Amino acid sequence: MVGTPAYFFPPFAALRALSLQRVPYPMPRYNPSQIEAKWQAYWEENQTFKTAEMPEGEKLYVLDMFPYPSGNGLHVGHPEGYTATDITCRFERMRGKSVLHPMGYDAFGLPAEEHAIKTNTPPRESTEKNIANFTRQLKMLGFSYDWSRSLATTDVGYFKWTQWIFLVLFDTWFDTEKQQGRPISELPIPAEVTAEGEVAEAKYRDEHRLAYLDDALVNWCTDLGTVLANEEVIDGRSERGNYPVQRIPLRQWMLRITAYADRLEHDLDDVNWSDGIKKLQRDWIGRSTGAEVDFFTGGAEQFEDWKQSRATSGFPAKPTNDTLRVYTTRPDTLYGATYMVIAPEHPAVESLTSDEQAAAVKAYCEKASFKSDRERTEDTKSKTGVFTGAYASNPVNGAQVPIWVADYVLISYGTGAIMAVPAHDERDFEFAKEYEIEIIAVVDPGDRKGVDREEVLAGNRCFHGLGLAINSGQYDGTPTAEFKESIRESLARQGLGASAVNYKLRDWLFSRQRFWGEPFPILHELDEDGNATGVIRGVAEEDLPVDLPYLEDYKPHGRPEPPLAKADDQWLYPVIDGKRYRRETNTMPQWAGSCWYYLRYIDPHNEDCFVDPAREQAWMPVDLYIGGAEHAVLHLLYARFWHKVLYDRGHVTTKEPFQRLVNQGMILGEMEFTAYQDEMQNWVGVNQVSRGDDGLFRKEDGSEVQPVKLTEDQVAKKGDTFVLADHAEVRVDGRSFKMSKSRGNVINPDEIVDGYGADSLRLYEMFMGPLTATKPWSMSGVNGVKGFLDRVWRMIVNDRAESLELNEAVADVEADAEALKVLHKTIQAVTRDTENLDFNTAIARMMEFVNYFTKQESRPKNVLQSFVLLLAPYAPHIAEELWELLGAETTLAYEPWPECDESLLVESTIEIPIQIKGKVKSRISVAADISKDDLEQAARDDEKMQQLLADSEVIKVIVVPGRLVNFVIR
RNA sequence: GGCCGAGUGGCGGAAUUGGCAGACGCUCAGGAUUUAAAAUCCUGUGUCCGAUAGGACGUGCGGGUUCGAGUCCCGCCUCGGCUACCA
Repeated sequence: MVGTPAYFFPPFAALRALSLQRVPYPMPRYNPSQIEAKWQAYWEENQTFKTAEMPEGEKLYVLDMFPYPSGNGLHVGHPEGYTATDITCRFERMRGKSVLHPMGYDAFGLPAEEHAIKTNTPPRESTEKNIANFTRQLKMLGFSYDWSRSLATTDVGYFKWTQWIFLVLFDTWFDTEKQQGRPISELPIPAEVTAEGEVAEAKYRDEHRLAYLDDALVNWCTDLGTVLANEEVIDGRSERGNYPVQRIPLRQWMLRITAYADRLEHDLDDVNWSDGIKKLQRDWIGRSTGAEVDFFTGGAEQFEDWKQSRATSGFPAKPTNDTLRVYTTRPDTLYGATYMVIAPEHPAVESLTSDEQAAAVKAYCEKASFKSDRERTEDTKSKTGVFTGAYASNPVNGAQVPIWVADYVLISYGTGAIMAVPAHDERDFEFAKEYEIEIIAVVDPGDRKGVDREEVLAGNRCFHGLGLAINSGQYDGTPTAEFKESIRESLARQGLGASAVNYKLRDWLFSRQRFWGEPFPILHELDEDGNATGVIRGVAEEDLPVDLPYLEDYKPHGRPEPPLAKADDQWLYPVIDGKRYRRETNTMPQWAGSCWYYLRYIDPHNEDCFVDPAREQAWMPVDLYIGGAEHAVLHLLYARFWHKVLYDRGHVTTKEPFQRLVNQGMILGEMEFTAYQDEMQNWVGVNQVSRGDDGLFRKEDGSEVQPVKLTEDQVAKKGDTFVLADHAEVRVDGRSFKMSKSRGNVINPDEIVDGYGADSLRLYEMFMGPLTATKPWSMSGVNGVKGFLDRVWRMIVNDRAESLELNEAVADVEADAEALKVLHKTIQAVTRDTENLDFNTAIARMMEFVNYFTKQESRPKNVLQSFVLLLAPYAPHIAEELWELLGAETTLAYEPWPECDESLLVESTIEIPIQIKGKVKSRISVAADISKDDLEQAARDDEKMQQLLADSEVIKVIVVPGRLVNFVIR
């Protein structure tokens, strides 16, 4: 494959074209398919990118977000981030760093399971097929991964350690005082629990583990007979079949991520991520401070007694039966609470509801159970609710406030109950308006812009800002902030309330009723009758992994129980020390495997340990992590959480896993122009058309119109809009859309590589624009960079020769000063831009280099060699080929990166613009190191300036040496 | 509704700290080469006025700061992404 003959066998089509020419022999033109295959084989044979176990010298860990190996293969979005990291890695290897750059697959997940159900084949089969295809595609792009470290989350040898980490979570409790996860054996157990015996102690421990069982709501679809993942539920109906989905409580594994909420938020300060992503994470964690307050529900006449008893007993840790506990961030508005709301799932619903209201409340709650949290919030316009018939006493003044059930209050946040202050909360205001509940203003906004004070005070408008207290008894006139403090103290003193912190972040629902995921390494103890005793234990480390059982049938069985429950008895009922157990049959969510894969890459084949401690210490943290913004919140938060637990338990040495994070932008489809036509084929402008809920396009009068795709030459630009070229009054919609199968604008990397080569694809994706920007695809842009590589080739290769040989202009000569200046300017710019991930401008600089040297009759060989090294990270295949042609015998992957000699860049004379009132009027050439005064004088002496300044009075002169001269005239 | 990001030629985009707007590429036009085409090479390509020289305008819109604003400040508009009653 290697050697000259390759160039005599261009592809068949090219050969046929050539035969039509009178040229008697094929010429050595740039042929990506041949040189790319050649160098990929070379790298593989020579293990060019195999990374040493331990770094030698400075280390660099560069990580890509690993893909889910779908059946569709790679999308052009994947190579964007992967090329960026590859350039960085190749660049830094040449700068002498020890680079770790691995790749793997996030291979558990729904599509494989769906495929399995449909075809009744094991999901492992299709997964392995897809992985093979992804690997082929990634290799075809020439990425410098150390493939010997590749892994898939579905590898038994990998998920053994995912299970092991789960057991670490299971074995850990969170010490709030120390803000640290500690071994469960160190959990202090209260004396009263100990007194109840061992079972009570075990239960107490289980309640404090970071991995614990709890009843949580799942999406149960009766018609499909299965539990669905959130992403399979759309608008409260199943994605498949469009059946209703109900939320039912089911015993679920939860991970106590909320315990780490503060640290997850705080430690964001220490990482180099964009402010946008940090903010997304902070908002997701959603820390808020306020107070929990108890409202007495035992009747107005008992209220004073209750208050008395609270004054002595203090605020109980758990609310008693005769109280309703709420969480509020605005305890200062307590006097304005005119009703209360509890969530439909609140445990007190039944006990609070009066007989008259029972039927209405029951019906309401049932209806609510069919809606997801998301769906409940969808029809934001009107709020619904139903009165329970009960009242509570406002702790500050004993006022009787009605208690309602409404689904705008969520059971999963705070206490699942609120005090409603319609005057100062938009949602409560809306609800109060709907049900004609009293609105009492208790915050005086004062006179401020955009607030109608009178309306607020009259209860006709809601105001949620800060102000001075009114209608609040002794507190009248107190500023909001101060009021908050003092009432919190007062409530605490009286045992009526306590300061509280809440998070939007919920504990992580970690189990799925699915087959294609990691089994939990958990056993449930059974009694003699085969019933669960409630005692659970982890599988012993030496018994890991718990592999997935073989299942004959993957179809749902109609009970809300996971598919693994259909496994045979041998798998399902292990016996240990004579005791019979039932295995946990839930599986872990897809997120699990991606929570720690970056650690396994460091030591992927270790069978004794999830990662060797010395290697972990040497390689961590990840220095650069690049991936899509769709993982900005969940994946990164989950992975950080696991990492912190591992840190607390001494298994890793860094607090944060990912030091620097960069999100690549989305690649959109090619620009599309659309206009519309009515049934008479008359053109209708885009500004007259709207898209209905049914997806059809209509004119304002309701008549339907058809979208018509236009070609570029049918369209003209008029002002800042597009119009039809021959009907300038018809406006055309010109935009790029997300790539999607249904739109038919998906670009397949295989086809680009076939037509232009991997180097062109890599280069184009980097040349499109800034890495982080959203940018539209353009086929002619791909062709453009291919043209650049063609010019690079011809700059060095004589493509008119009979065989592969250097261009006659390439000579073993000393470069002149100008050639050196061009080279070193290029080195400087490409180095700086590559460091900053400004790949698009680095490529532009290389194009300038080629434009210059293509015109030169004499091209010094050593200058071209340096250039080829600069090109190598971007277009490694052509670079290797040219490097070889220029005389090298081995890969350039570890050649030292060219150094910029700044002394060669010094200009002796520079051109300085001369402005009058900020507008450039002339230019002069001066010595680069000219003094300020001399520069001004030179500007005044300029012939053109003399004319222009002749009749005017110069009132000021701005002179910036090396930059410009600006005359301010009257 | 909230948050984040972005608006620069026909298109993608460039422009260290406020200092020559439009680098580089695409597209298009003209030319060279060719029997012809493709490929290649050369020239031009923001808008308007002008035969040319040259001039005026110009970074979404309206204001402001400055000798000087694509860049900074205030107020809007449009587009994209994320998010969705968190008390």
